[in-house]
Amino acid sequence: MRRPQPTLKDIAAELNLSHPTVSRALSGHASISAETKARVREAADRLGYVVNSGARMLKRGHGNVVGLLLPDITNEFYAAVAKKLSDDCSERHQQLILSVSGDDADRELALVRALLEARPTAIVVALTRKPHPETVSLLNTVHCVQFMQTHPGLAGPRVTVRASGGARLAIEHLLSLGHRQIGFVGPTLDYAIGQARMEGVTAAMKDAGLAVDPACVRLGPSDGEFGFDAVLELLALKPRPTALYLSSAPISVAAMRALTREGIAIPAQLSVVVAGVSPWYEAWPGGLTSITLPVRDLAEAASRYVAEAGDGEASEGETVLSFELVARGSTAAIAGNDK
Amino acid sequence: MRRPQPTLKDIAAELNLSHPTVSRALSGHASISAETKARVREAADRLGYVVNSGARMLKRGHGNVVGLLLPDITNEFYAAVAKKLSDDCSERHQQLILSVSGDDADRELALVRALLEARPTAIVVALTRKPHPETVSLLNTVHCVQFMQTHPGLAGPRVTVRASGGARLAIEHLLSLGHRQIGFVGPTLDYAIGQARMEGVTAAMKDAGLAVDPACVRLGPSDGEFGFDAVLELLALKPRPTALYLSSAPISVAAMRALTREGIAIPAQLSVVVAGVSPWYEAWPGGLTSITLPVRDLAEAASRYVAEAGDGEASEGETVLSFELVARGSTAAIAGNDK
DNA sequence: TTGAAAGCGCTAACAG
DNA sequence: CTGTTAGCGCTTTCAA
Repeated sequence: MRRPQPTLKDIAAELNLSHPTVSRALSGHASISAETKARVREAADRLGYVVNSGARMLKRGHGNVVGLLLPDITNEFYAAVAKKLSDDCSERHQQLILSVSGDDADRELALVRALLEARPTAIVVALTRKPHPETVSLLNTVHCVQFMQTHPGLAGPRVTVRASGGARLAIEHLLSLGHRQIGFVGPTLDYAIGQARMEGVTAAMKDAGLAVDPACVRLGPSDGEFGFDAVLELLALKPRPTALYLSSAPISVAAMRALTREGIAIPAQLSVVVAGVSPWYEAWPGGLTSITLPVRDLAEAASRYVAEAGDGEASEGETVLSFELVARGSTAAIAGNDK
Repeated sequence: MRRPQPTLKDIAAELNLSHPTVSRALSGHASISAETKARVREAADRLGYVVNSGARMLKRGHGNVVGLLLPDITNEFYAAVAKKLSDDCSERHQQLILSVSGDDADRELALVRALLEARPTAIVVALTRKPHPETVSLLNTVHCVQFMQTHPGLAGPRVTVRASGGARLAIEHLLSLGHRQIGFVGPTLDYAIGQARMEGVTAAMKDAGLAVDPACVRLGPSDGEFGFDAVLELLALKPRPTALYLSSAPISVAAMRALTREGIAIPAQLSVVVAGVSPWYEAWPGGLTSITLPVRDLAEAASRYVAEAGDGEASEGETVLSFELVARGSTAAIAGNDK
């Protein structure tokens, strides 16, 4: 136990064959007698033989591997993507290497470099805000599927969402319920997605003949701490917003925590639109109205591009999907103010 | 772009050096002039050189890779583990290969086999209920860290929880609040962890001089559909349970969805203890009392064993951690029945 | 149907 | 300080 794995030569020696013959037998080559194949298979199973992917890769020139680089595997959205990709990879007998950047550009560069060592057939990457130029040029040497975030200098297929669309849906929904003082907590403008979202908010307000009150807007890192504080700040505003649009998943959880702590009744005192795909949105008392990404479709699109890359087709497609609004119980017409 | 990656020889040719010299320069070998090192480094960066991990592995005899085999990356608990492991791996300049078994033994075998192709320094695996014997014998050929689930035939370090402990904590908590009719929804006895948990429930009841009412127990797969139906069944019972202990995360979400749909007031009509580590437990109105795993500690223990395996220390340790009860607002003394 | 030989990219041992 | 040589395990010619 724990001794070096057997090699083709070990099997060959066992059976008085040459190792190429063993190799061919195991890969089902036509010109090997059925009897030899059976003997080889038996010996391989008995000895616990498993091919050495490194050696195979050296011959083939590329690894049988897909890289996945995400900012946060703890985020349910990314977890769902990882699941789909992992499933599809194992169907194609490929390996999935998972790297988590934590939204740090330095780390991202190191991870991309490491990923490239495995000579992946493709890399699916959700870039950080401001990737290093070297990260981009390294990624340009492989089939790279850009996920959510895109970079102008990066070639290859892209899977994105109409980023402003979600914001527009949320704001229009709240406006239609009579809300005017709408708080918005979202990611910074450093992200392309943050910019687009802010634009969506502004545009939706403008279409209704309204301007965005800067005091009602809180932009920052897409994490819990920021979201919690931002919501408390918005609650302290006078007049207090009658509705909140929370535009990322971590911010949404943190915000609900803040609202619970402050004892705010939802939707009686405050309407709330959250973001993301958590099963908790449906479980929440009354349900939480949410702007959700079509996770399944996004993951499928990415996976499809990965498969194409494996086939050698250097696809350059772009898949753009749309957010959806799922109206649940956390949004209601503004109280005592029928419009 | 997208042409084959440069090799050591390419760099060597570029600089009129031999490729071993280039190799030594890049790995910071002592006996290489500072000037040569600089020239090599420059050329390597310029050409976008990245070592070929397959070739390196062939020399070293093992891959610089850690395998992680989980039943479900979508589960926040496992996601947290994956995150920790991914972080630690990248610090050690190792790769993390993620495989998701979906709790299917056939798939698990295929994935283990595939994982072994990369000659990992260690594999962290949360086994399925009934792994194939071949899976176990394959895993015995590498450093294997058993996570949560253990198998008697598998050597190597183990990281587990006192499985009955969580159940005991939950039941004792509910008993102390005066509840007697306690519903229990948990994983089947096929899992070692399911058995231990059932034992914990029984033992805690027995200590209080009570017997478990079989009608109040629902065991099944640890997924949403089952949890949802099980809770509805328990609610239909007469007399209806006054408290519920939900012993897995997916079951917990589904149960809360069912309770929300039925309009049950918590904790007024029903006390509830959920399981897992979701940030939503704190965000939930009033908070959800939960039995949580010490995720961080579990992940750290696993990661430590992985590091030891990398150092060649064939550790055989066992880390057993305990569940914790976090009392929040979803459990209360039984209504109109002060004891 | 099988064997012999070569080479993928890298590192380590040994010369110079 | 640097070059030469060899070999890791595998697949793929080519030859028998």
